Amino acid sequence: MLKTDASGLVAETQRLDGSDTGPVVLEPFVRGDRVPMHIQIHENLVLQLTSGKFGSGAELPPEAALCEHYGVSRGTIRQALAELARDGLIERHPGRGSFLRRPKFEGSVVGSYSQFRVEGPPLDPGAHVLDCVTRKADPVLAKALGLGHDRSVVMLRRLRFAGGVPVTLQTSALPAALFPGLAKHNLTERHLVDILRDEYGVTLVRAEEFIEPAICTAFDARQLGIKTGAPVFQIERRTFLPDGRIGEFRRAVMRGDVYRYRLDLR
Amino acid sequence: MLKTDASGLVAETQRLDGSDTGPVVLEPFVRGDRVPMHIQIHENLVLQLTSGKFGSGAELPPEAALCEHYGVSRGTIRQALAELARDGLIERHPGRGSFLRRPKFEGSVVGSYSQFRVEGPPLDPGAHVLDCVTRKADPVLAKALGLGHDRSVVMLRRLRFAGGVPVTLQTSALPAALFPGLAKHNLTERHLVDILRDEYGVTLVRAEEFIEPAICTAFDARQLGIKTGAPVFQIERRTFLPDGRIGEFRRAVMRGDVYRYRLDLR
DNA sequence: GAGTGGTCTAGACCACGTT
DNA sequence: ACGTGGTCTAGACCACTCA
Repeated sequence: MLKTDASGLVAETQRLDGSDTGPVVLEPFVRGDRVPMHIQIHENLVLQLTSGKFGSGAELPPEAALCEHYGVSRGTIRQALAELARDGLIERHPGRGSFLRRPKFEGSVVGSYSQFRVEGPPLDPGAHVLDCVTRKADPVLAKALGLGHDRSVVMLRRLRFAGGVPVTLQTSALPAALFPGLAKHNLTERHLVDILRDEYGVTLVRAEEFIEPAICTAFDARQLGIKTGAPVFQIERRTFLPDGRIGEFRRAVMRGDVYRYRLDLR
Repeated sequence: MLKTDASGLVAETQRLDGSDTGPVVLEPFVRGDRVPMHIQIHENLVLQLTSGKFGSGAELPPEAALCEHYGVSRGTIRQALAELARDGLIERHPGRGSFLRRPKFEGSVVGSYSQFRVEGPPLDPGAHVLDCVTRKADPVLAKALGLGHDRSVVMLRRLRFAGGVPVTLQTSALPAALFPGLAKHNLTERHLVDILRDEYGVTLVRAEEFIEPAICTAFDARQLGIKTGAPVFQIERRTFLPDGRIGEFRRAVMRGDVYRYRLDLR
């Protein structure tokens, strides 16, 4: 599809992605009351931009034009546009303009513009401690924890429940040097993160988590009350101290029949 | 831990979460050059707030004090604070103040303050079409697609590759009434989303995805070149039209040995 | 009533990309 | 040279919370 103007002399701009698109032309706007203007404008733009009337890549009016259209100052317009950009609905380029974004549903990599959450029953407070011992880490675990000479680790296995039903089994490894006597504390009722902060003065600031599908082992199945071989999530988590060292390395098995991950893409 | 002041008369404020904390007191700041101030301030605050020197729930200085501390106007401070709030590092409450947020790693529900992505090799362009037929949807599928009287659906099975290796098998169902003659188009080389847009004038604006662990069936295993019973991700996706109708219902099986999901929590 | 964050304005200067 | 979005200022008024 290549459009030309009436005279047939000027070909419409051909976009990089092969689709040609006109500019975004907005409907008249009536301002409501009580609701902040930047929110009204954001909602109004979301409605119009997702109406399907404009092709992806279509150029939005410049900020100055939007100020006039909506009858507000530049700061207010920018607040609404920043929200749109954060949602991934538009892209903004200094010196060029703002453009409607093409949804990238087909791509392999889902960017950070998606919403994410776990769906399932909330965890009960507390945990059932299966065991908690201090031992020498094997080389693989020592490397995962970033340990040097002292390879002593506290190994902690906890079973957690939701509505009285066991749903996840967490196996944690913590550097014993950082948390001497950890096993003596009340790991059943207190959150691990609270004990580390209140008893050892350690604040955990960041964590990374890797999620994979797995087959439930016989031991895990017995603990979780499901069948051996049932599909489960295997979740590996590293939690970091402010200085970058690893405070906890955890591998958890979570029931796949109770929890699922949900993404919202735009 | 309950602290009292020297006189013993005034108990320090007891926070809801049971931990008591002093206010955030900031180190002197030297402004750099070239980098926008709101970014410098944001980075400076992240460093200080995650240093572990302050308890969770600690109150930040009010905006006016921060303006003076950093030597900038209120708008600039608010830009930095908005970023912190978006990251989930602080909570802001009108009339009360801004507070350092406790990391909620132990909780079951991971909020939207987390980063998320899929890790693995990028998908090759194009797809291998296993089959594409139009038939009547069974009641379950008809309900999932939100179909009324006309239960005709286009069923499309595609195999996608990464580096020449089959990695995901996608089974799609689309309302035949919306996309007549869909099977005649080149589904091997063109993205489905492009065909729907260019040939049918339909823009897909939103999608929701549910991710579960699963066991690979014999058929899927043969297609993907893995063993029957291997752990895989099962991904259910609904893609929506601007008016809220479902444009595509898809169930995909993705190799668990090639891809994993990654979360970054703060 | 004093202090907090939320909203909004009307200006200004800049780096950047296009013409 | 011009128009774009990015940054920043100095004011203003508001709703809300807490003493």
